[in-house]
Amino acid sequence: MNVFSELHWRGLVHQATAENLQAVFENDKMPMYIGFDPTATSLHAGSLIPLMCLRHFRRAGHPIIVLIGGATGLIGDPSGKSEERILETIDTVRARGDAMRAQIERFVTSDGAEALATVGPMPKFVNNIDWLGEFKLLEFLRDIGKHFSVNEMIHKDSVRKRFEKEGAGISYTEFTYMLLQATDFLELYRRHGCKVQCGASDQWGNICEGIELIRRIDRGQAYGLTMPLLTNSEGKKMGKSEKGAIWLDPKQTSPYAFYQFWVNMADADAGRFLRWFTFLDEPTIRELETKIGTGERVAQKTLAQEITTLVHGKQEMETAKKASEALFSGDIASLPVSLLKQMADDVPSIKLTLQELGAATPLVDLLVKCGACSSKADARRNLSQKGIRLNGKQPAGENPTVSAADFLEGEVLVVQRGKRNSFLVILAKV
RNA sequence: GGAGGGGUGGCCGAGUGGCUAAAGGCAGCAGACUGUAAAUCUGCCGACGUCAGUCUACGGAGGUUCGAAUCCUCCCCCCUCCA
Repeated sequence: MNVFSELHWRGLVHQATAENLQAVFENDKMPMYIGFDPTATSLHAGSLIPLMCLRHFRRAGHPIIVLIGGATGLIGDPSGKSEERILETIDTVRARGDAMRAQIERFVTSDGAEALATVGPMPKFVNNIDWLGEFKLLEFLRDIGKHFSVNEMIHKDSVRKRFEKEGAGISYTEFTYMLLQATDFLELYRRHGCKVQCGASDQWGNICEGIELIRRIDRGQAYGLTMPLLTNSEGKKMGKSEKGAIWLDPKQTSPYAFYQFWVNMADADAGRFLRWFTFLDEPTIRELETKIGTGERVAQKTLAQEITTLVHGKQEMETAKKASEALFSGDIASLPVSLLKQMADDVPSIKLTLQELGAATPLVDLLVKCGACSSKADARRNLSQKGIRLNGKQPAGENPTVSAADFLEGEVLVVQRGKRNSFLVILAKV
């Protein structure tokens, strides 16, 4: 099976520039590229779609090129953005670019759930600041700009939306973005024989411009493919800009939180995400889908395990899995304290000394301190609504207090707000 | 340049002198039911506070009034129509 059919059955193909891409890929393991603009220090859940795409191409034997948008990140892509963006400094963009590169490199070269090391050539990393940064304005206008019709450009979705939205508009800077991305494609075509560009669905316009440019200047044939946006079954964007973005950086979203995100996936989304974010084959996924709704959450748990392994590695996944099983076991008091202590890196936690705890710390204070509640008033609210549990049990009394005796083996207290928010308080032995 | 409409809590959106910390919806948080799901139901939902109360809030700055999101003045921003 070639990469197109693979992506296709997984539902990862949104649009393609040619009907016969399948046949094209069958005969030519042409290099492909995906660009990432450094808009943040970390990628997020939505970025997993292009990342998976890279791996699929690699598995299929295509050389893959990852482009870091060190230059384009300085300009800002209007695609999918309803408003003009604020320019970032060069230093910021460079730092983000470096961080992203490291993250992507890890993702596309690590073994994850399936061995990759032996498959396909190692990915190439390029940064478009290397060529876009060299361009002289007049040269750019004469060599590149001349091939673009403003008449056509203003009809592109990304631009038109800005025109149509009242109070928005678009600057000359962002208007130029698509030319830059098209130049990237041309450059990679020339340097590396790169003939395919993939991207999220909002990249369709930019990708097409690149293909056009290659055709016009070099009389070459290139292809493009876009992937769906990460949305849930209600059509809402997921993983970013929503509350609690899911980052791939373990410092921003712990492997435990990451794992939990997938375990909590709605039934309606589970099957689709198994196709998107795992390398499991079709029969296996179909089998898992039959179990959706039976109560065991097998599909979601498999999804969580696969994708966490891919992003954070096997070991982190195992820890997250164990922590999940422990915290949702319902019988926290009987868990080994050593296990709970191990979870401190993954689950939000604080350390207290005996002095700091005192003989009887008001629970409300502790709830604020460990991060479970945002203020004392919030803590009382949660308490009165029976939302708080200590080591699995609801605290009793009007104004509960906490002392060393409440800690498991005098060391660990598991504080939970609702079913899904757990916090650890660890009592330091002195 | 002329005429009109508008800027309200995370978002949408009522409210035109006290009963308004401000209807309603969405989002969010918790509880029940379940499967750590969805749907549904219940409670909470400006901040801080042992629920008393205090503070901050209806574009900005002043003013009228015992009292203003609501009235007046000036300013800023947005929209529509005309030129």
